[in-house]
Amino acid sequence: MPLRTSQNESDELRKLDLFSDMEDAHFEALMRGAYVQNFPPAIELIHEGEPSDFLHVVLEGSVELFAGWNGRETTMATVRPVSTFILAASIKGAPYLMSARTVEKSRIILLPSSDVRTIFDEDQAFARAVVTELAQCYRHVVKNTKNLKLRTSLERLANYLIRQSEVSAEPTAFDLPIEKRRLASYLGMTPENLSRAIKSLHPYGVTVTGQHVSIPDDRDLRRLARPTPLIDDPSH
Amino acid sequence: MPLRTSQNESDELRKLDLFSDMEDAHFEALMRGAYVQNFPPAIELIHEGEPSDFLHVVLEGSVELFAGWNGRETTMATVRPVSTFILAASIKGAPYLMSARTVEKSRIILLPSSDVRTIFDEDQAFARAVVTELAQCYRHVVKNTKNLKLRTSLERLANYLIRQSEVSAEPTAFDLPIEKRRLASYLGMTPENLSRAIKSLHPYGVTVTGQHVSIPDDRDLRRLARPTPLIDDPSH
DNA sequence: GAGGTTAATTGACAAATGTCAATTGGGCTG
DNA sequence: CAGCCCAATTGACATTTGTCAATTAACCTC
Repeated sequence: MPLRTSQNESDELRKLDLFSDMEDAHFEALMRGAYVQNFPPAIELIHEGEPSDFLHVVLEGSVELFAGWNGRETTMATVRPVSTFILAASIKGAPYLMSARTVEKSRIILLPSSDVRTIFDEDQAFARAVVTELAQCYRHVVKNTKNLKLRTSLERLANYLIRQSEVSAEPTAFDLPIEKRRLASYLGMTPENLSRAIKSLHPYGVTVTGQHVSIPDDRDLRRLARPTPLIDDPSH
Repeated sequence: MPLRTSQNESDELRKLDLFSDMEDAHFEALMRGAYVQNFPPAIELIHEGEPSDFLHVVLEGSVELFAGWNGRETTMATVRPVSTFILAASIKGAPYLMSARTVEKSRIILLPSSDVRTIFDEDQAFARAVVTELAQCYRHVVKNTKNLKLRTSLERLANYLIRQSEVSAEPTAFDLPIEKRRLASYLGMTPENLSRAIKSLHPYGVTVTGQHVSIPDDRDLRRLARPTPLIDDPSH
């Protein structure tokens, strides 16, 4: 049963770049139409092709965005708290291009797309935030395309590991944030191929045991991966 | 030597969705800072990584957006008149993620990014148009990613041809709008592979001679390509 | 902690795609 | 229109990636 948002939850939302600068009255108007829902793992929240009725925000847990065609399926992204997803479809009022499912137990806020569009017209700060967010999303997908078209699967894996090591507290030892089969799909390869790619990174000083990754010295790995902000830096 | 925009050129611009609904005063303000320039073929207009000083609009000719990494290069898109490119970088004030070069002799309008950002804050209709355009761009790139990850190169070619036949005046006979080597790169394959892919579409009723494509009956091709609006329809 | 379920790995093989070199073809220029 | 340049094609081969089947490992539940 869907519930109204609590004070605590709307505070979480308010901290997001997307909502932080808008007027109180407008934010409260958005909250009045919002619902919070808890979902078990592996629940399909939205299905590609359906009309986009809600802007979603992940409060807890994690959500996988994926897409299918002709019996095949691929992971497009993993969304972690606290962030929104499918903003573009909500704003345009166009059908979802991606499906979404919970990976683990998750708490999601649903904001009616029509409310989002209304407030967009009334609140300049919100409009600016939406544009910034959309531009960010666009640039992220462009980087992703470059990654896919310019690099081999081994190079994509190498860069993924370097990126993860950079954002982790301990760069020389960290855990993979997602399952290997999902990582494989995200990187555009099969699980079997990922297993072999991991093995072939051993000469470059990478050891993976289960979820745990160890990179005592990343210099060889970096020579292979050749990371560039124009593909690998999300804030660039 | 760059020139101010003529009345004729600014009229062309005004027809674009991005500019059609904004106030006259704001549009004229944009035009005052605008430059028109004519370029010969194969001129690099912008280079990835550079700061984004101008929003570009192609008036005549065509422009290739491409990206490189580690000595490799790939075509990301071809921009034809009349449309803008690199809006996201302009709005964010972030570095270009893609390079751009003229394919043929082209006439380009340059709008200072700072002006675009200023007017964005002052004109609600323009702000809304920017968001719609960005959402459109985002969705286009997402479709492109799905195309790349879910389909083989043969399937991508088959869908490309179906798409071209749909937008051409005569669906059973039309010309390729770009060179084959550029098409190959756009579709994420080598020119050699494209040649072979074209050959292997012969049993599906496709004949390509030079730039000319002939598809007397597209039913077999469609059974192979399985086009879907969620990947192949740009307006969806 | 036993049993069952699913993920991950491995080996053998197949298919897709890329590379290199040589040749053909088309279009431009003097 | 001859000559030149570059795109396109073709063949032979290498590499990358995927598929299938079997096995191992990890994880959960009772």
